[in-house]
Amino acid sequence: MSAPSFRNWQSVQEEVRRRIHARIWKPGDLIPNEADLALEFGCARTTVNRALRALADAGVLDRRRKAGTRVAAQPVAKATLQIALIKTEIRERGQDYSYQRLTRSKSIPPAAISDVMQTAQSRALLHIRALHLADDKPYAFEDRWINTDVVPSARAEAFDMLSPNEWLLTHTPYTHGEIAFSATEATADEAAVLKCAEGSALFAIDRMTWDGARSVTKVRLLFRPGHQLRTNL
Amino acid sequence: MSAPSFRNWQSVQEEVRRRIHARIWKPGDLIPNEADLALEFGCARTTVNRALRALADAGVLDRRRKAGTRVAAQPVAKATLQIALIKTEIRERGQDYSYQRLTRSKSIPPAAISDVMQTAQSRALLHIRALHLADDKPYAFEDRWINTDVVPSARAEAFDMLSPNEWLLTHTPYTHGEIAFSATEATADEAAVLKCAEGSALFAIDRMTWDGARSVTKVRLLFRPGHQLRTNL
DNA sequence: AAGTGGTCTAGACCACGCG
DNA sequence: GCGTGGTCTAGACCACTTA
Repeated sequence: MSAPSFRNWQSVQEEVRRRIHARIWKPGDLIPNEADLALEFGCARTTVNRALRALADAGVLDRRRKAGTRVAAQPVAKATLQIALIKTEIRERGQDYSYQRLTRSKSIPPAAISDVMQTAQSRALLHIRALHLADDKPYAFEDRWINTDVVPSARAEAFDMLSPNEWLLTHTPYTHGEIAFSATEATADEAAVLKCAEGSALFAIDRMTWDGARSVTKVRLLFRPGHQLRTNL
Repeated sequence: MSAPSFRNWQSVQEEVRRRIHARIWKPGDLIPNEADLALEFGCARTTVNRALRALADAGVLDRRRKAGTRVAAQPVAKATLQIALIKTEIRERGQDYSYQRLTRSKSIPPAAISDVMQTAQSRALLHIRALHLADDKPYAFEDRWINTDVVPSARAEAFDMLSPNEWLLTHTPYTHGEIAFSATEATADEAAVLKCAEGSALFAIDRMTWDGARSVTKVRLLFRPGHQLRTNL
């Protein structure tokens, strides 16, 4: 039972996971280097590297040149959330999706918006408020600002049939963005739109995307009470 | 300007990103295969593969054998959340961290807990309620159940100095887990502990981990009003 | 200074899944 | 069937970091 021989990187990864789980290699421990493991496992170093790199990406290992590879002392739980289109999200739950545009206007945003989007305070942005429904019941309220200097083609869009959520995804490239999750109490307006009690705890997603140094869009999504965002570890 | 020659996978990745951003390759388009790109870029196919694989992982490309590689029609936003220790989280904000155990008992959980943890209804679990503080102000309330059949050594822990959050991370291996984010209204108890108004909107994280088929622990973390979980896209 | 991971290469074989 | 991505190999050089 000396050399079981591991022929692919997944099996090497499994073996390393097994040893960590079995406490053969404990949190904080230095494990053998790639060359030694390759020898032991009977495969090329490249294969070991692939396996260890994947484990490092997953937060299970800490790797540093010269210092070697250690079992992570504090395995950071990395939850990867798939932020899909709301339409897709609802349909995957087996529910009917529908959409209502509430308002559309070109207007000067409040300072809180122009500040974070870093647009001139006097600059008008496209403001859309819309509702996403599941089985004809309010599911999420979308409140969005679009920088038409960056996305001029949005000026021609009514967004009465297609949500900005969806239109922007296929029409607007962005380089980076931020996303934040929080809980907020429903204002009277929001409660009316979502048909819930004023002051209800709502799950909120705030997202802002950039194209280089220019902000493309900022959106706040408010979900009906009880909404959960789930994922696996 | 015909053959700039790309010498590493990052530069290949950048070039592909550039072409997508510049709409040379549009959403849904089929892009050349690896061999052709390797030829064009003047590097080995392995290098192109590495770059394209990374982009597929990031959700920018869709790859299928024989079908080839396409620019993702709906670039799924993948937000990777780093769920660190609360202690670490607070200290990284430059605040003082402190901890208070509120209660510790071995007790029969409500059906809602034994159901999701798949433990026998009559089985007592270790129940800990604790508070995490930032600069001596309530930051998060931890309500945790531990399956002592799976983690017998937890029986000897008082959890009066070290939070279960931290202790479990280094003492208990798990194979997989689930995590859910939601918003909830503070009950009278929760409001008292967090020193906020009853009915406040609280950000909640529910996490459950498993070791194979057996549940290890289930925890609910309730954060003080205004808490945000942020990440980049 | 030296050891470790990071990466590139050229070539090869394989497995999946369209047509 | 066969084209495409997925992966392995052996060897090489490099870059970072720590001792």
